[in-house]
Amino acid sequence: MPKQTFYNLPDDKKQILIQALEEEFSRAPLFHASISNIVKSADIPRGSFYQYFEGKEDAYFYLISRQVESSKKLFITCLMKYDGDLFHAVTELFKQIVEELSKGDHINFLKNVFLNMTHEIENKFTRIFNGNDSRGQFCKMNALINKDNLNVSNENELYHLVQIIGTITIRNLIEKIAQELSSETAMNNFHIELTLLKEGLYKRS
Amino acid sequence: MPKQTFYNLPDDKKQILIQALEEEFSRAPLFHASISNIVKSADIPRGSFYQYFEGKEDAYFYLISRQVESSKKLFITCLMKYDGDLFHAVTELFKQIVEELSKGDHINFLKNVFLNMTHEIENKFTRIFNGNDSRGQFCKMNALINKDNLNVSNENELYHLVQIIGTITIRNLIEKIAQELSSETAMNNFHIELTLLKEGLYKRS
DNA sequence: AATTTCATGTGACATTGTGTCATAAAGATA
DNA sequence: TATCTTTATGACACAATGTCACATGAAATT
Repeated sequence: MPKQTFYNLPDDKKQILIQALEEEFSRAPLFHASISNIVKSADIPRGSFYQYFEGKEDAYFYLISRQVESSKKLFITCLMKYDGDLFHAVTELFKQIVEELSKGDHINFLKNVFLNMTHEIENKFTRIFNGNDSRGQFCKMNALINKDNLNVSNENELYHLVQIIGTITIRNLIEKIAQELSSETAMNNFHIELTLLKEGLYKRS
Repeated sequence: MPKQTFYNLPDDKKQILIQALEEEFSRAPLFHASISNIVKSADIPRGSFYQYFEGKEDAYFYLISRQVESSKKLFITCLMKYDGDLFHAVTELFKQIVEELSKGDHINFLKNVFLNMTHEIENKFTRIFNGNDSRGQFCKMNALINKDNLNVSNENELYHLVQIIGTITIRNLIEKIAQELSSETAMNNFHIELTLLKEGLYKRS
């Protein structure tokens, strides 16, 4: 987490800093990104950076959190729009993110994030689907999901079901980016996998 | 890929080098691992390292490839043992890897690998399930899988089905490591998810 | 045996980046 | 004004990287 000092910053200075972060983390993945570039670009002394953040990762995670927050809101909107239908909601979410990707605003940042996604970061994203923290706060989102059609008999199974959907969704996004698939191809692939998931990988007897 | 020079090395020297690599990549994830430590530990001059490998990642990927190769063999054995039953095979594979993890041989290396798995590395592992390269060489493994019970009507769907299983398997391994789950809990979780996958996330009507 | 050629070995070096720390400036409180 | 707390600053010590000019050695050629 950024230090308090960062949050105390006047808005304009904070914006400049965020801008510089996005610039650098768009240029290179966490591994190769350099604090030196960030401070140069934001035109602040090196020492100041360490007043605001613990280090490179801290700043990186901060940027990601913002992205995740906005996706989470989007997902909740989708869920409500489709009366809690998980599959419709997730399809819509996927579509919107794919569209955002092709717009190419901060596409390079997302590219770097997705192609270098570790477990820690993937978890941040998976929480889009299952609420705030890990298994504890799994309730808010839970309440929005219509369970009538889902093949689950208890909360634990629901948790795993949501994990599965989240994982598959993210992997499909990653493949779209990595293989530079067209939006249509990506949507198609995702649809095939969602259908398999819904109907089951085993033949219905 | 390591350079030819590396492969030309006499076996004993090669082993020492591999040993040093494992040591360093067990100590720290790719990001924090240092070539300096490796050359110190293998007692070779710095310049030599660059004769053998392109750089840090190169050496890292080389180690991972070895791991993947051995898992791939294991998986094929499992597939044959269960007459091509994908779910039995993957359950057995999971169990064996979990056991290997608790033995704690090169557990720290695997920990670092799994907790910092990027798309590129995950793909290497997913290829355990679908053959050598990407979609092209999807045939060898394909031939071993019994499709009678699988809910797929063509090769493309089979490809996606296998992708799904691969992804979920890997995520379950990661969760086991990240949350330090007991072998039993990890197996249980995996079983729940596999069952959901088999039966379908939607209720059968 | 002498010489050339090619593959490999070697470690010093320039460069780049990191995180810290002593000190300065600014702001708040009284 | 004096004092205390928070923030700003950039020089610095340290660590790691990748390269390069040169050394070694082992085969091939004369």
